[in-house]
Amino acid sequence: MNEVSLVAAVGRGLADESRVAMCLALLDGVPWTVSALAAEAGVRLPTASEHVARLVRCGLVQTTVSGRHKYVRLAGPQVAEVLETLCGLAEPARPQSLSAVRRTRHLAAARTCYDHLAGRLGVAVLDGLLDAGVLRRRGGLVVTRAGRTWFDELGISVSSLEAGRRPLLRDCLDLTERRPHLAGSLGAGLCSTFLARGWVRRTSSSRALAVTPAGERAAGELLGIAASALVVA
Amino acid sequence: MNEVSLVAAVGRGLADESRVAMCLALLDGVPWTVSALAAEAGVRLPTASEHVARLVRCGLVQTTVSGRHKYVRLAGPQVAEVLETLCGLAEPARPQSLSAVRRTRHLAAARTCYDHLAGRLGVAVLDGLLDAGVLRRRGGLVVTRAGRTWFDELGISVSSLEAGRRPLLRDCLDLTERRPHLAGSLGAGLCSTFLARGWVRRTSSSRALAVTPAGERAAGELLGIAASALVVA
DNA sequence: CGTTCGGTTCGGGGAAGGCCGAAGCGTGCA
DNA sequence: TGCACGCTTCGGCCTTCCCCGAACCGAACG
Repeated sequence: MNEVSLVAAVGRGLADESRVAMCLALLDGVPWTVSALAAEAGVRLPTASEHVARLVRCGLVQTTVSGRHKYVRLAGPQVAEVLETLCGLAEPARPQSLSAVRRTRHLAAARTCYDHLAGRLGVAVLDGLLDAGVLRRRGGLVVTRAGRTWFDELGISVSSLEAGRRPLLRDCLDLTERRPHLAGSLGAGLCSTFLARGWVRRTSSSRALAVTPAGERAAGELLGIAASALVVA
Repeated sequence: MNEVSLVAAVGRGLADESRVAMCLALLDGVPWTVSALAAEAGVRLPTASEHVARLVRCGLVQTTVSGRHKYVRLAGPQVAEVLETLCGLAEPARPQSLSAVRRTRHLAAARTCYDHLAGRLGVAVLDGLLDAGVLRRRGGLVVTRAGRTWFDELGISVSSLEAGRRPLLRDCLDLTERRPHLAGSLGAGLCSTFLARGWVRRTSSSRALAVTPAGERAAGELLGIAASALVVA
């Protein structure tokens, strides 16, 4: 099977709004059940089941069964990157209506995007890292010398992440904020740290993250992020 | 129109092998006529015409008419990036059969990929830049301090490229070599330089680039690339 | 063991899409 | 003016696809 048929297979996978809605939902990095995806996409269970099977067939998602549940997740960081790049095509989109902003903003204070921080928190963190001189824009993002020690103090070794194959830093267009947040292995590491230190925690009901009081303090101290910037508003 | 329907529209655009073949052909950055695309994709002219119209509708390509010809090109660097990322999904692909390698290798000594160098030349240039210490892998590609002066001497100002919004350095999986070559604004700048200095020139018949004798000398002196590495073999 | 429930399979109706030959349309050239 | 040529439009055939209700399967639970 050559390049062409492979890309076309992925294209067919993403050629339907229901399936795209599922994939974009899965971008939060959390496994979803088939029925949750059905609700998300607005279709019945049988339809969703076929869609999932199809997404598996074209390599976009993977599944694991546990009891009578089947959990669906993206097949890997590469797939997440494809989806993010694809969403980036929408960038020159007209701003949403104010009411739509209001509606999504409520859900969008903080969440994960695949394996990194997103939503207002994610965007604020990237802004904070740039303002603090931890990162700098040099035709793409780079870590400054001071930034290395900043991450070290957080227990994140930049040099060991650099050794891996995955890109260290990557812009990822935030779906709700329409501005970039931090992706790549460093973004993932930062997200892990935020979770491990209890600065954010996953909420069971929704896919959103909750910022803890300790998290608000840490955001303020480390990055000068005002707590008010993170409130649901 | 929300994110979902936009991605799905692009997905439908890429949901057909003929259209994907066209888009991948257009990755060389050169405008193609509708009939050339028809031949490339192996369909008749009417079919190709409809495909092009459809690709225009979903924003993947743009067209300009000149006389009785219509020239088709990708809509922009973002589209090229999407296609390259998509091809990257194929990376863990089994190596091609040797005969297939031979066949493509003939076409693949040197060519452009959107706006940067590709083929054996492109891969060799990236390897050379890494070996020479001009670039380094640090969880993604970075320019070394020595590399900045190296590019300066070539008339390429890294710092002015850094000022732009476009990523400076990016890996792009070479479609024939199955190894990365250099993309991003620096890759594009390097390609321009190669063309401007007459180190490579576009061949009218095919989409390939021809490496000139001066180009072979320059490749050897600047990057230690053996001329034998660039021969069609 | 019977019920509940998440998920899959099946059948079928309706819509969309891919392909081509034939015909139509405009540009460029003699 | 007439012809050649690149491209588009039209009509029609066939396939694929999306969706759902109904039926089925198997795990969990009492």
